[in-house]
Amino acid sequence: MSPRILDEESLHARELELLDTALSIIEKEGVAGLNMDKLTSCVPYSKGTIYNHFNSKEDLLTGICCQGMRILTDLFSKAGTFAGSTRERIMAQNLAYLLYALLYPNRFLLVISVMSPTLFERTSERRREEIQTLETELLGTVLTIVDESIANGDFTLPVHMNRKQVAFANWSTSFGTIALLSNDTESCECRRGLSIGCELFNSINLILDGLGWKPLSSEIDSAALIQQLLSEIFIKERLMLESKGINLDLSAPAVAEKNHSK
Amino acid sequence: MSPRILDEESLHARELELLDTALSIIEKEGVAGLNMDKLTSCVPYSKGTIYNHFNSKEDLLTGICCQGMRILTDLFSKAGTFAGSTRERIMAQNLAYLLYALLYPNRFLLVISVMSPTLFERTSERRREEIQTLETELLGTVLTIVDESIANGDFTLPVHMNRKQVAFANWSTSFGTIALLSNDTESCECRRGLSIGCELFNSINLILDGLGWKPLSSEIDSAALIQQLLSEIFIKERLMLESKGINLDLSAPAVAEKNHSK
DNA sequence: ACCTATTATTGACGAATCGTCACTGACGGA
DNA sequence: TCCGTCAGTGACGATTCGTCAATAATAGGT
Repeated sequence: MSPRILDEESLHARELELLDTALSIIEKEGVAGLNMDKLTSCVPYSKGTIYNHFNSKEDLLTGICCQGMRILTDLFSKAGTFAGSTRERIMAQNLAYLLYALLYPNRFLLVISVMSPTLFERTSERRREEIQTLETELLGTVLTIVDESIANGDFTLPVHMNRKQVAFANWSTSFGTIALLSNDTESCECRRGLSIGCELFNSINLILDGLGWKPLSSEIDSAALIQQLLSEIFIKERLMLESKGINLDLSAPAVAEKNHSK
Repeated sequence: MSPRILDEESLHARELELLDTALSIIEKEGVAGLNMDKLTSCVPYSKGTIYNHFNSKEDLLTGICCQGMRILTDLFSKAGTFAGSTRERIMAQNLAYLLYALLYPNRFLLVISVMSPTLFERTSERRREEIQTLETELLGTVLTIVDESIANGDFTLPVHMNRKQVAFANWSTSFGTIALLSNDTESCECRRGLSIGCELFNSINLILDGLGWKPLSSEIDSAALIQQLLSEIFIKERLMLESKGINLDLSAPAVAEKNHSK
């Protein structure tokens, strides 16, 4: 009267295996090249078993997306540990975002896909909740720094903005920049001459300067800071970048110079 | 020896009809609810004829997206005609973006979908070029104002940024904000309390203040400006908003107050 | 009026892929 | 040894995409 055991542990391991295999297929053949039969054939489980983990192909994609958000949250947390000013730590988090998008481009693009109703509508309730949790956690790592900087007096909350809005302005700006530039920028004439790293830090510096978040960009050497961050807390990520042959390309115009100092 | 006529004019009209019908299906049943057989049955043409216009379902979606970009470009142009300072005109263009996203949410979301490789990879070369052209045109309407403001002395180009980068910083920021908030914000806990219009103008004001683009946000009444724009150049759009029952919701914290004035 | 060359249109069909479900098999008690 | 339960299986039905051989439409030539 006691049937087979269902080991929570190995169940989770299997889900991980499925997600990893699916991602490797995507990396080889693109998102369009992934289908459930192909995944089935790449894995020692049957289709039915796969559908025990994910109730649709879309759910599987969202699952990959969740993994990515966890990676990203870890990177953000690590960025928050940098021993520097709050502004420098915010910059570190944006660098983390950039590194994530460059190191895991497929994961980042998947986030965009998941935003589209087509995908999201067909995602299981469980995983939707997971995304929410992860998003909250992610924004939380930013909020921590915002709070500290307000307490410090590094900047004063604008009259019509609260802490969450400040964190969101930062997030949406970096998201927009990376999203628009993470496709192959060469193929699009109007984006030619724009470099993802360069524009990201430009925009973020503008936002932070606009907030009056000290020290202003005119008072620090952003390019040097980024190099420092790369060699102090993102060592592993820098190596991964190099082994992928990706150049951060911040040598060009890297930061916005605040030259109006009114 | 003379076959049937292929009237360029009516061909274009038919394409328009197909695009409109497809969009209306999407509005009724969501993007997932659109399929080629359904479109065929809603239209007095056969599937083969539809495939003469669009070489895949994805191509059709991109086509709808292009229509939207044309609408958006027109709105941006109209915004550029506002008789005010360059900063006010930039604000007008961002308002145009917001109006577009609110009035044509499906079209805006489609832009996001088209960014994902799945869709874009399966789009015809012809339409990819169309998107590029439209993007260039769109960014051009922003560049015009940037150039004028530089000539005016309304702001000075930061040392490490060129005109294109300034225009792009504006574009990517508004894109990011709208993209992250145009889904139903209520369903996501971490975005609760954020209003799309509010955050958009917050972020843009931060960017423009960061650039030192005069007059600074502390020197103007952004909320009043928006009301003025709505009643002077976006009259039709305001009426459309009202008839859709959408509240712009700028009554809440509408703009960033620049209260650090160092 | 009729024929013909050319092109537009059609919709039935093949191919691909999704997701299900009736069956199989494995396991641990009785 | 038998039985009850549940995880796993993969063939199958259903859906939807995109094609293509057949058909219809047209206008000039005779």
